[in-house]
Amino acid sequence: MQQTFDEICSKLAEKEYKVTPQRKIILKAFLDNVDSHLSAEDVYGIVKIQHPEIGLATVYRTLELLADLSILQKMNFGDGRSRFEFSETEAHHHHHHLICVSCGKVTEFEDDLLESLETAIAKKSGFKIIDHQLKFYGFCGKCQ
Amino acid sequence: MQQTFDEICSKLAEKEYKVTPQRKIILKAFLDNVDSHLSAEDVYGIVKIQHPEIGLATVYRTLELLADLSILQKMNFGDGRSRFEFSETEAHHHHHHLICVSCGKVTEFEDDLLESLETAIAKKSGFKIIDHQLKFYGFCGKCQ
DNA sequence: CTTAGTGCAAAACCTTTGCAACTCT
DNA sequence: AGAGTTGCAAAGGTTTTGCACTAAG
Repeated sequence: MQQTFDEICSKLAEKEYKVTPQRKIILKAFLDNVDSHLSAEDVYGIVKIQHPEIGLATVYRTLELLADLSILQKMNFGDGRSRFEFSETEAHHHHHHLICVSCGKVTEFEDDLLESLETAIAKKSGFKIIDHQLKFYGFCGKCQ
Repeated sequence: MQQTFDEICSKLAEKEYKVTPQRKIILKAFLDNVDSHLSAEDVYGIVKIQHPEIGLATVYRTLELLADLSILQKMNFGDGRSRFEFSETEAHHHHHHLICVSCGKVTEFEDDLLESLETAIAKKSGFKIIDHQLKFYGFCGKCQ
């Protein structure tokens, strides 16, 4: 994943954003937890262990920046805070979320299978669709 | 829509919830705005005009109650507050949301077309799916 | 150097809660 | 009458902001 890290740093530099240690640290926290859906507080908790001087506001500002750049995607799973994951729009590597209404666990489903629906909707609605987000609610294996 | 109003009132009464004037007023506000996606504050603004004595907390509590009873569905469109619309789970009358990333407008797309995908995912994942929610992000006609 | 970025604390929001008063059933 | 409901105000939790200081380019 080192490759991706450098790529993202370059992306920041290209757009005249400064590549600060704090931004690197926060980005690294995400790369170390690719399959989690971290909230700002989660990230803060992770980075504080090794870098206790980082402020929560910096975490919020960095996450917002990375989301603006479409590097991260802000999500909402109904627990009252925003959660972030790597945006996979460009990579066309979409996945869906399965949210257990009993225990709250969020798992991912790795197929997309929505391309034809997307073009159909785009044609009918006049929207130029650039992304989608599909959540399923139900009971996970444990909770059934 | 009068019919639906009475139906919902009966549903409340059946479950031993009291059919108070406040609950009726809030429900009516929703029936008068079926195609909006009202936030608690939106509802509060609407009902306060004719019933200034209603408290915001009552609005929140009523919306939560109606969502618990699956009469309303709590949604999130990324603007920092919850929004509600009539739940159409039981009627199998699903629709998707098209969210314009430029102007924020939310429109609805009335076909579901997701049944086969849902059963496929249920089979593969072991989840017992009871509902889904699909959002498309893009540019609306005006903003393109 | 210069301007963007940081840390801290305070403020701003949205939402929930405690409690006394009230009112459906 | 009695349990559930309300309104108000206060508290809670998340996110944003102001500001002096710091550091990346």
